[in-house]
Amino acid sequence: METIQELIAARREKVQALRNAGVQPYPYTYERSHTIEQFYQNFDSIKESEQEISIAGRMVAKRVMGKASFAHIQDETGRLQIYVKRDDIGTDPYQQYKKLTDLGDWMGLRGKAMITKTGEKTLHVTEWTMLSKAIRPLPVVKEDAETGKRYHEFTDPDERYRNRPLDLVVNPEVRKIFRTRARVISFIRRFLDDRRYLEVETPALQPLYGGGTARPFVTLHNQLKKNLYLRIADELYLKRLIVGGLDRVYEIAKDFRNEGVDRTHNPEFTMMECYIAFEDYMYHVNLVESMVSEMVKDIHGSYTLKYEDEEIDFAPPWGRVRFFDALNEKTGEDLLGADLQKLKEVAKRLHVPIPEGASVGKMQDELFSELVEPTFTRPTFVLDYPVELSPLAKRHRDNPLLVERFEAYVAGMEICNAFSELNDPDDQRARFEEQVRARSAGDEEAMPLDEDYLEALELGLPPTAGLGLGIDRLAMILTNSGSIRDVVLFPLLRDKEQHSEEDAE
RNA sequence: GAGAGUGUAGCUCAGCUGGUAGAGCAGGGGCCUUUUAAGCCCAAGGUCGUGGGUUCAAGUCCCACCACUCUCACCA
Repeated sequence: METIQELIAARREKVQALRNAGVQPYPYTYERSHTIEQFYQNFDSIKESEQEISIAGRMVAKRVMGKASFAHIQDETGRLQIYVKRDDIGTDPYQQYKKLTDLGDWMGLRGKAMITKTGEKTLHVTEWTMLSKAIRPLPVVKEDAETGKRYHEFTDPDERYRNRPLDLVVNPEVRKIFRTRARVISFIRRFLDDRRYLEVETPALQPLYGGGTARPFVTLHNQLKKNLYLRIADELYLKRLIVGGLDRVYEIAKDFRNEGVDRTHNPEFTMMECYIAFEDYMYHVNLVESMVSEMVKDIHGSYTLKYEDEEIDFAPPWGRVRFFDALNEKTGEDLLGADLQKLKEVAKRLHVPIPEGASVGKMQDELFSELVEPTFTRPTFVLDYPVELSPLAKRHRDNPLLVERFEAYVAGMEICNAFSELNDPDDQRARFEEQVRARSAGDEEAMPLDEDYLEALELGLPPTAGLGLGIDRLAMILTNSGSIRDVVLFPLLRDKEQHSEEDAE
């Protein structure tokens, strides 16, 4: 036996051998009395009472020594050594155990608590049951019991992302990452539910996309013979609900953006958006600050955590800086209201690259992200963005060149975006029209004009604060993950098959 | 999109200035009734990412392509 096909064939023969011996290789249920964690927690009383308990899990290490064997069984809660002896379980069951089980098999084990010579808490098996015979071999990761040093680890990131079940079996820290991600999401739900936000679901398939600046995925509805878009944001639908009088709503959902794939971008990603009537953007500054800081404390037991090489302190209050205050300070100029000419001059002087066909908004964004963003080491709110960058945000009450908008930055990543929602239908129409002009000038990310949404606004959107929070990035920060692929179970990957020449661009 | 790197057995990796592929683990056979990276003995195992090229000879050199990783640029 050698090739993978031969290894699988050998295991199929074991399946047959089990059947021939009257052993079900794929039975229906198994009654387990304890998880492995519970076994350890109650070890003393189980040992004292000499009761038989049962566990179920996957065999991840096997050490046969003639007429007795040790193995390690892994379930979701941990890993336990078992001791199987011929004279305890009988000759036939022992032979079957010894010859017909493999690493990767799911098994149920009944037995009593024992401690080995070397002091390891162990299940002394009286009966074993095959629960599911694995016919494809696992990578074998060996672990030094004392030092915890791991050998022959399954590490190739490509293979890990492509074969996530294997990754989860073999790499315990991966299981932990996804448990933490789940806690992030359930924390947010609880936090918003407690504040009487209503969880709603809006369409992922939309006749017209909107709510962000991004290129969408397009798909075809066969019967309607109509193009539909996968949503790039929930925003416009959620605000329609506020118009309808549901005055606190939120949604946690996948958005889809037809754009590049890299360390911080997956084409589908999870976003939380929430909207509340009768409040403005400052309400959400406070909400984000308390939600995220309490989340960090809840999950890590402390307001500080380590991300890559930085120690990040989430304790409130976070930094607050106004967009133009920060930008003016860095440039030594007053750029509020500056025209394109002036912005380009400043960019040139400070060696900031000037993108082709840059607009005023684009240049402001460029200067800010080049000069100011990298200086945020701790969680920071950036407030009051230029109007050019924010077609759905309400004009600032003190300055019509600005909008009431903020973003929060953590570890150099933008984690949320929020504003006082634009509810003047005529101003909104004018902004949409501006987007349409940008679009025909070649900006493929500019928003289309949404007549149906404008009609909703004409019914009256109360004063509203809105917020979008990137769940994946939050999960990255909370799990100290360098790539979004580490916090998405099944990230989008390119096909591994060879591409023909005409696929190449 | 640009630059750098990686791709060899199921897994982790060697493979020199080109000479026809190696180890450990896993798997097979044997021994072993408290081992823990269990151990000892035996045997087996490879489209060297894909496609071309140079050469008497290519895992190794050249070209193209594919995938992934890192850095940089852009969208959350």
